[in-house]
Amino acid sequence: MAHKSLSENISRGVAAVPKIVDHDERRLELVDATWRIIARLGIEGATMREIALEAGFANGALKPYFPTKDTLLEFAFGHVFNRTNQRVAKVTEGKTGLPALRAFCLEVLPLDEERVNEARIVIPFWQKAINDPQKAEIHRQSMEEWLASIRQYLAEARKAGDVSAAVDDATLAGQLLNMLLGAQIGAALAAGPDADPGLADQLEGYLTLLARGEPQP
Amino acid sequence: MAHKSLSENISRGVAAVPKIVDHDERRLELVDATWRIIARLGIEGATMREIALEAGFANGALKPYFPTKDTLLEFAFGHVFNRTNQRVAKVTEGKTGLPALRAFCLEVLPLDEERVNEARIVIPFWQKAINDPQKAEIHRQSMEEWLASIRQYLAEARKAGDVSAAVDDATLAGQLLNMLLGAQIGAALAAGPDADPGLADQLEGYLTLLARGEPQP
DNA sequence: TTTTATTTTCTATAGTTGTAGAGAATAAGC
DNA sequence: GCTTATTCTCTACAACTATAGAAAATAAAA
Repeated sequence: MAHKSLSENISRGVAAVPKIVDHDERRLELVDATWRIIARLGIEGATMREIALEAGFANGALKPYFPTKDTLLEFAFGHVFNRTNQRVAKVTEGKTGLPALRAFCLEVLPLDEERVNEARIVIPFWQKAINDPQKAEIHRQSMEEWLASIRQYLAEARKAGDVSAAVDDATLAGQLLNMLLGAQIGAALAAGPDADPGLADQLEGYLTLLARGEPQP
Repeated sequence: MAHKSLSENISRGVAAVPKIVDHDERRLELVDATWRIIARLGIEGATMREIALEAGFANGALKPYFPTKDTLLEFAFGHVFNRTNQRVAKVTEGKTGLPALRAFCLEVLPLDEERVNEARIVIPFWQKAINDPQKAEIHRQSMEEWLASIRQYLAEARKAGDVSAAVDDATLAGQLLNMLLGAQIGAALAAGPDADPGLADQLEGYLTLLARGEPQP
């Protein structure tokens, strides 16, 4: 009788023999181990045995929490988006317009090691999504939300006078999103922490283009 | 004694028993079959058996031409860049500045089915390159060349007055390259031929931003 | 036709993978 | 200490993989 959710457990009250592990939490632990393995060994090295080992368990221990490998991977991939969105929500909180847009992009760009690792996870995800409609749908939905956010920030920035480009917002949003996605590739394939392609400068430069303003001082 | 090159064969003159297949050409045939398989079944379905079958051969027939699967894949991946660069050279021939830049981008963007299939090949390549320095180097080198081309086109366009953005060319080139790479993701994961994100419009919009000009007529 | 170098097929092998499930280990409540 | 539901370990297995290499097939030259 596996796969009970946290809420189910709690609501059960005083049971004959209470559960010892919180299944929801355990699933997150396993996802974390999966991320570490993918970042370190690549998706090809992410076998059930290796993931279990990384999480501190034996081969078959994942079964009760994820009935199949695909279930585990899909959950793990989905949570990359979740985590990014949580971070984004935090840094954009209370902001609107250009500041919000800048914060959004700075949070999505792979500017530190943690987010470079996320790039090393999302690329295998894309590869799997190419031939897996269910995974492609996860991507599509997230990107749709991101596009909507960007468009809103752009509209606000226009009202504030920070954006006055002669290009419609939907097109700009598409450009920016593609830039953000492309940056993941460069970061994931970069040899070491060297060779920073100046992503922050690219972002500032792009925002400058949107302002269609005069050369800055 | 496999892996003789075409030139070697020809220069051998009248031999006891002339070779029947051109090894170089056969390798290209196999690469083509590999592309088709990856585009149709994904990189996971690209087993030696499946590739051999697609090329019209039995299981072990690839051996004399590619001693190992990795050799085959690396050759196949490298040729995607080759082919793209050949197409790019053709469409930019005689052009400079903004027209050259536009032609370059239009050729790299996944605007038709053939290039969407190439996107479906390059994403698995990126995934493999994450944990394979040799493949990452193929990517790095191609991107360096592309960046150099873009920078040159930008410089020419500036001279011609088509670009007057208050952002340096290296940064602009980085932006544009990332946009082009990001576009591959969207195209490869798009469900059908529907849902075109308006890549051509995005490109034109970006070039408009570079002009920093007034709204077009 | 016979010879001969080349090309291809076919079978075999060693290794790895996801998954299943019996049994041992565990820890809470009596 | 004993019971019991849960959790984990361990072994097993069937499927699939890349690769090796012997043998058959092929086609040009003599």
